[in-house]
Order: sequence, then C-alpha cells, then structure tokens
Amino acid sequence: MVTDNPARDPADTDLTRADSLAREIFAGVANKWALLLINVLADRTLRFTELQKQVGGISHKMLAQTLRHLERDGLVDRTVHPVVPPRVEYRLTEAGQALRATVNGMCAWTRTYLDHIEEARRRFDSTRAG
Amino acid sequence: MVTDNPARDPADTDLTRADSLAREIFAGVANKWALLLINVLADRTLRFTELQKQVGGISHKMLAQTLRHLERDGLVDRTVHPVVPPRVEYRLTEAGQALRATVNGMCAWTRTYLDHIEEARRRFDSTRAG
DNA sequence: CGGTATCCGACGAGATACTG
DNA sequence: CAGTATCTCGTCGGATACCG
Repeated sequence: MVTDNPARDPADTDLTRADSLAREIFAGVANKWALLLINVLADRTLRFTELQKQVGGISHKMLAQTLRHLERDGLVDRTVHPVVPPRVEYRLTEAGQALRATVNGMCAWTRTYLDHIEEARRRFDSTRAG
Repeated sequence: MVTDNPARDPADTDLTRADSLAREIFAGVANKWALLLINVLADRTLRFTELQKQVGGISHKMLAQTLRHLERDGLVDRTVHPVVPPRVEYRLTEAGQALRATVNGMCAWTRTYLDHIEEARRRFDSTRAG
C-alpha cells in the first residue's frame, strides 16, 4: 500500500481499487480501540465484559461496535455458547494474530520512547508559548 | 503498556500516571493520518505540499495539524529554510524511524490480508443480511 | 450477560479565506 | 509555498434505556 507511485498508470484500475480498499482497511485498523482490543486478545480468549475491564475506558457501545468491525474483517472470532446467562467468547483469528505482532511493536515503541516524548513536548511547548 | 494488571497496586501512582500518558501517546499515534504520514516519510525528507500529494486525500488543515502533533511528540523534524518562496522540510527523527518499522509492518499486513479480509466481509455481510 | 437503539453533546475534519 | 483562523457540518462516542 502507498507503494510510492506518484504518477500511477491509468490502466491499472484494479490496483487503484485494491489500493482504496487497502486504505479503508488500514484506516479501520489504525484506531486506538481496535489496536487496544487486539493487544488485549493477544494470547487469551476473553468474554465481552472481561474485554471491557481489560481495555480501560472503553464504553459498552464502542466495545460492541469495534468488535463487530473486527469480526467482519475476520480478525476476531466470535463464539456464542448457548447457555444462560449468555457466554460469548472472542479470540484472534490467524489474521488477527498476524496483526498482533505489529501491535506489540507499537506498544513496545510507546514504552521505549515515553520519556523521550514527554521531554520533546516540554521543549515544544516552551519554545512556543515562551 | 497494558501489561495485564487487573488489580493494580494503589500505591504506585507513578506507574498509573505513566500508563495514562502511554495511553494518550498510543492513541495519538494510532490514527490513520499520523501513521500514513510516517509511512510516507519513511526514507525521504519531504516538503509540505509534497506530503499532501503523497498522502492521498488528506486536507491542507489535517496535514498541518497532524504534522504539528508529530513534531510536538518529537517524531518528525521540521526544518525551515529562510528563502522565498518558503521551503519547509519534514523528516523523521530517530523516534519516528523506530516507529516506522512498526508502520511498515502494518502496511505489509494490510497487503497480505487484503483478499482474506474482502472475503471475510462478504461472508459476514451475507450471513447477516440473508 | 451480551447486544442494539436512541438521544445528544463534543470533537474531527473539510472548505474557504486570509497572512507572511 | 506554508501556515493559521473561522465557519460549518458530519461523525464519533458516551449515557441511557430496552430486548434476548
């Protein structure tokens, strides 16, 4: 995606279509709730409420919505156990697992550069306001 | 970050603060424009208008805004050449380069699973509407 | 417990116009 | 060319309430 193609050949309508789809998928996955959910689902399979507890700050609604998206894109697998009370479990599919490696990288990056960023912000803010 | 800590020790206020900061940074970076910009800036240094052309679909405003954020967090370096007409160049800092690897991973993932996802969507949509 | 629907405020983001 | 400001509108996202 974004395979630096400044002047694309007008002929490959197929590639442009695939590219626009790629863009949409990328945008769908490049959002905090989706990535956070994937990160939390990394190794275990969790239930709806457990997920909400693990991912701090996500609302009931956004959790359901994001899970729907991830399910639709085949990143998480939704298993309903026909019992009462209902028991629904979520786990990563192979595609989700593949993405998870990337997410881990982003989390690691955040940890590594936390201080660096905090200081960069101080510099930026002072050299602007001052 | 999100180092599965269901019941955190109430004593380490420091860790919770760092964690909330980490969350904010993660969320700031986990958005399509930021990631797309980082991806485009991967190997070369680009000017404002060049960036806008490379990242298709981004508005003048969002480009400026996102660049400000990235600059503030020390991910991109902004160099102003005092000439006329103005020439401002953007390049990744070391922190940005480090994050870039992750972004590359996400782009690669998107390419790899494009077909997989497209089919998953068809299945999902049909087994729902049907 | 898991999920959807509705209402409503806040913010994201485009268009436009203006400065240096 | 690079950047900011304003205005506007659409969407995101939270709270709440209600079904299975």
